[in-house]
Amino acid sequence: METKKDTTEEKILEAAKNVFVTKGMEGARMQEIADEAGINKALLHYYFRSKERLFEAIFSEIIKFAFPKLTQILLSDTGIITKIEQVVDAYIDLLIKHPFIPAFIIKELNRDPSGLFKMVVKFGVNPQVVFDHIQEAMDRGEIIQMKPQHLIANIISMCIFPFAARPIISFVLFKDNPQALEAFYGERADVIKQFVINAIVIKK
Amino acid sequence: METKKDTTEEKILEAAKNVFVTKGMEGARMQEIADEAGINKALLHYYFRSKERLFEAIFSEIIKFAFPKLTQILLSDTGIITKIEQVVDAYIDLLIKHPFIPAFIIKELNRDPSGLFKMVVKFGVNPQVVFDHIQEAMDRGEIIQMKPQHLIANIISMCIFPFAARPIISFVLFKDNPQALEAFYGERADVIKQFVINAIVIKK
DNA sequence: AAATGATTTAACCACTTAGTTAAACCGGAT
DNA sequence: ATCCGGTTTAACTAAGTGGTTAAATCATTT
Repeated sequence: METKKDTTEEKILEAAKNVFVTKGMEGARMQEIADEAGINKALLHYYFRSKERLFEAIFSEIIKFAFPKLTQILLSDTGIITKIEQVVDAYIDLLIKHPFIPAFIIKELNRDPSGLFKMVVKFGVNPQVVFDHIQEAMDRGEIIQMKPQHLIANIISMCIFPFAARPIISFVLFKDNPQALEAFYGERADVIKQFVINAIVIKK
Repeated sequence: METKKDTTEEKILEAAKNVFVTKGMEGARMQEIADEAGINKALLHYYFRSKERLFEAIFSEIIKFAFPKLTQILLSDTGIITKIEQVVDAYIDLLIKHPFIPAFIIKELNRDPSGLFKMVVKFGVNPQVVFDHIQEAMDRGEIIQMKPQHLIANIISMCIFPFAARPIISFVLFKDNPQALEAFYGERADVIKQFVINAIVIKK
């Protein structure tokens, strides 16, 4: 690969992502990040003055990732059911590729909720238009009536929680059998979509 | 109240629970625990030799809490739907009273998954009998066919995740309006029960 | 060859943390 | 009165942390 970027800064960011995501802000050690990046601590501070700055860089990158093309999907002019299916597919796909993100975000956001402000605002996520869109589908009789927030919470919960609670799911539900666990995650998208549709679609 | 136990050990445990649950094992400081218990650090170590021991004590207490009368409910001889309703009610009731438990468990279990072993085993939670029970209800045609693990994951996810992700729910779905948030959590049990029943019950 | 920026080395500082220690204190039981 | 376990005080250790510094080295460019 010629396009492979081997610059030191990228090695640092990659290493920092690994360490921060698995250990969290408090558990991460600058020395460990330096080691994992194959450099020394002095150079690490030479690039990112402080642990805080480095963490900010990683955190915003992760958050950017956690809100995928959501707005894009939600603002398209397809029906509500199609949108739900697309959101579930997009989320599960993302989470299978980056299964440690949910636990990381939950951990850091409960430690310091203020970080949410800046990020969400920066991405211009406007939940109200989503609420309205769901409400209209309810008023047209396509789906059952319920607070849009509950519907959203249900869908997002079923997508994210099994990844955040991976150790529990693995041990309690699958006796730490990795094949069974992988299969489980592979089936999640279809299961969730079917489950939600059964729950809310009004058959005519 | 005469029965109020004011023993120093209990004050320590109470203080430690507060600090550990909000700050986590790594973020918690022995000094802060001592302060919150109204004693000094020396006495704290006099009762619990090390931070590790104190944490173990709290962690097992919390885990004990997180598996409520689950087995009790699950092994009763009521129908599957009744059981699901009781489980959801029990869980949401518990979580409203102790909303910080989910984030705490997710944090610590991802930090050190080995802690799960001892606890779950100690409680003799045997998921297989639950799987079998669900499977029988499916075979009798009461509910739709799906892997019991997915059904369990769906229910538990909808119960727990909104508490674990409280800051996100609060900010994104309710603009940090505390009344709206409290109302939301108060409605969860009924919403989840209705949602699950719609999703899986086969109408005759 | 000289200059420049990236990188290493290794020592160092300031600070925090868990945990220890020794002495004194205090209140109730003997 | 004395004994004794719980408790305080206050100082301390030992280890780790983030961060800094100064000098040396190395690779490339000029």
